[in-house]
Amino acid sequence: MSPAPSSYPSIYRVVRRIPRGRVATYGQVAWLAGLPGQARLVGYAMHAAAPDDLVPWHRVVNAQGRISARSDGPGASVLQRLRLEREGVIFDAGGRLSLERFGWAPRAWRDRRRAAPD
DNA sequence: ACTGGGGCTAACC
DNA sequence: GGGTTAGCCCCAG
Repeated sequence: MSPAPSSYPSIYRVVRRIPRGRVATYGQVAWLAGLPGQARLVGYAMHAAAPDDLVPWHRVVNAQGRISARSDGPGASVLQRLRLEREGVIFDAGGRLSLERFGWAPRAWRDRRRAAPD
């Protein structure tokens, strides 16, 4: 078994802060976790997240407001959308949600152009 | 050590 | 709006 990278806990910590009915993008989570530019790592971290980690992985979508396809198959993607809809998130006909409406924007993220998190 | 691909993204065309 | 390219770095063979 490959050992989980030490960056996973910080990623999970950020994802756990996403409120119900809100979503964050992979790149956003990476940035907030102090790992700018490593959106892909977040994808791996979500894949590796166990139920015991209590991580709301379904609240993480890609930068287009869409649910990314899995290598495992469509099962988890469907579950993700159902969970989000259950939290009040609305998808359009194209399977896309409004990041303007449902995107999670904490102050650190809104002010990101000024400085990176320490 | 090397290679091909991945739950991504921004910058291009 | 879509397709391609390059950069990110982790993962499985």
